[in-house]
Amino acid sequence: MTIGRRLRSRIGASDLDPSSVFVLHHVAERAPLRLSELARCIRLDSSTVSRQVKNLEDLGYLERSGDPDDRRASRLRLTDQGRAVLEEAMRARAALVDRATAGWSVQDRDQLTKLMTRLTESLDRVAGTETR
Amino acid sequence: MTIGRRLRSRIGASDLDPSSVFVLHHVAERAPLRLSELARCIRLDSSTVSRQVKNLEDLGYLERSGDPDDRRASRLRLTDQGRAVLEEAMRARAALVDRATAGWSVQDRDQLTKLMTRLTESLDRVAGTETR
DNA sequence: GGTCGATAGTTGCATGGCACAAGCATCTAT
DNA sequence: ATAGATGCTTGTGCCATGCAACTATCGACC
Repeated sequence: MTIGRRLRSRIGASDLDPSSVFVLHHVAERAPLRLSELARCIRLDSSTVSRQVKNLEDLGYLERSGDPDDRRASRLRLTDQGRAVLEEAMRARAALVDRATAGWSVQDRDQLTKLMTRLTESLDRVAGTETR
Repeated sequence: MTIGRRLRSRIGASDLDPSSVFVLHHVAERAPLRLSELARCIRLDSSTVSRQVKNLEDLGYLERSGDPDDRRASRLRLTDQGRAVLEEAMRARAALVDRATAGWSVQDRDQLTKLMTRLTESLDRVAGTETR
């Protein structure tokens, strides 16, 4: 489980902190989505996410458009710049993993990708049933 | 890579924060070791580790014995209580993963364990060569 | 149509992990 | 013996995070 930490230690490539990359990634996957949805998704308090989003918005990576059906809410999506920054961050991470798995067989790499994806999903499911 | 986060969100079982578990785990693996060694190992500033260790020592989970060869340094090791707490934390985490992988085949689980261990080691190696 | 509880989001506040820098003690090499 | 390196601690500041309080809006019910 220290993998995250190990990766994090060297991701800094795009001078964007890990939490922000994390947020951007989720928005990219599920946009357009509400702030509260995002918060539930990444399991952080909505206040935290609110500040994160504000920051990323100021940086020009994220934009909100009012939800036509609910004037309290807003829809989040990436800007082009945000997409670019995220791409770059992901690329940096991928490069690191690639270097780490340089000597591996293709089968092993594919297996690892497949299994980790599956584990991530499973953990999400467990966490979901867990919390309520 | 969000696996760490996903796990972390539910580990709280032993009311010991994740960072502390992390530290205890490393001490368990490589004891007796110096504070500075530990810091290098987990890639945290020695000041941070100093405070962590002090805290864990106060809690009775860790003990230091003076290094006979170097009066500046100290050797860290777990106390019995520390070992127990760590065990408990690891068990909690394992239980969570077990639940997540409940429907998996034995082969897949073994594979995942093997590959993740290998990835962890590889990342450490890369990070090591990276930094200098 | 108005009232009340639930929900979306923001902001104030406290906490905790972290890094950096300065400092003290000790070690090592010349 | 002196100078620089190393081990550790402490002071300081930063920032992510959670909780609580607040405003605005929604939805349901009378």
